[in-house]
Amino acid sequence: MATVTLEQSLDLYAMERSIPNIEYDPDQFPGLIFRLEQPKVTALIFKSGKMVVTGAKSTEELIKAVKRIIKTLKKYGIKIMGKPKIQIQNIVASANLHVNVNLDKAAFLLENNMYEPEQFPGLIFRMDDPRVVLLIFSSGKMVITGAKREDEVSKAVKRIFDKLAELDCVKPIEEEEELEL
Amino acid sequence: RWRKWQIRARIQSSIDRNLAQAMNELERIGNLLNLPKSVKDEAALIYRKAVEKGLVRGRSIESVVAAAIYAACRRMKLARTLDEIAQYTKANRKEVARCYRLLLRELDVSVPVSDPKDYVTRIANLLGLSGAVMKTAAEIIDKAKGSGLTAGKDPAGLAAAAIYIASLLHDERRTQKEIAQVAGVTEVTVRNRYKELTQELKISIPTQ
DNA sequence: ATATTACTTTTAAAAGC
DNA sequence: GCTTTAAAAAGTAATAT
Repeated sequence: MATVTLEQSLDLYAMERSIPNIEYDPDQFPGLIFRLEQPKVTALIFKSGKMVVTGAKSTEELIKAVKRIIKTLKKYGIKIMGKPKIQIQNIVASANLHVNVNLDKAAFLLENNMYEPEQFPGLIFRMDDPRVVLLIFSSGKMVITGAKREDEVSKAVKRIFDKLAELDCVKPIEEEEELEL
Repeated sequence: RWRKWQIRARIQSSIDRNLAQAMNELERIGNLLNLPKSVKDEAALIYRKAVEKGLVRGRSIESVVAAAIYAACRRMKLARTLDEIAQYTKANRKEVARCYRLLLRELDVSVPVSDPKDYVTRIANLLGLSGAVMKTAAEIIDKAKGSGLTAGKDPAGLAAAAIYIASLLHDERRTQKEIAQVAGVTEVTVRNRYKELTQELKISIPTQ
């Protein structure tokens, strides 16, 4: 997820009238919703000229999407000056440790965690360095969120794997199906 | 310093007023849930800590009381779902859950991961099942834990399925519907857990 | 009775209520 | 705090067939 800053104000009403497939209901939300099909992302565009772009799978995809969004705006007669400033605010990733995790044991031994199976099946671990939040599942699969750089994600995965192994919370998976690509 | 004393006294009185109201709520909800005095006392202790840390500001006393009750039940190993507690408040489960997470993060109250066996006891009692059924269900839960079948699963659903299996083995059959209802889960969940437990633990149910 | 679809959790930002 | 957007994980719930 990233924010994009265009150093200018935008007339959302004019955009709503001229651009097709746009959602804009200021009573419901101050941003205009723009969905791009290729790359598939969604942008929330505000009258300040700032936008929020979600759904991009990589930095390259994000940059391409922002260029296309601006190209589309221009195509419909919206004047855009200067180049957009793109800032990645949050990276959400998933990973697979390929081991089973003993969540009961991990919940007891890890420090900043919350494991409430009646509420959610994953153990929520707040890591200090890098500062990310991990949702760890017994299957060994996980979600990493809160990172601003890609290297924080890989560092977090390595750290949690080492920590879980060190605490003896991992067990090899018996039934290995595994892909044959 | 008069000023300092005055401010302190004012804060204390506001805490006192908040506590007085909270204790009434705690008594009301606690009685509706038939909670033993020990659990209500524990909840009161947790709530007092919360007020003293100023965690109730901007939140309804009722939902924080409900969250404290839930935390107390967990600590005392009394099986109660968040929904059962939230139903007696104007707040919904989501709001009470939010307060509960706040208590866990901000207070030094450690809450153990809930044990499906605590739900086994409660479900068996509510359905009037024998101690033998209860014992077998608890054994099934232990085996399930050993086989890693419980991680991430709702303890109430696991307990419901274990009770269902045990009731069949002891010829004290209860329907999945009856069990699901008192456990606070759906029949589909009982059925899914039942299938997994019987298959993975190789439990054969005498066909009748 | 099973198959979809939808919601639970986490994260971040935008402008305004 | 709320509103809106997206995405993944695995479990459960609600609704459809």
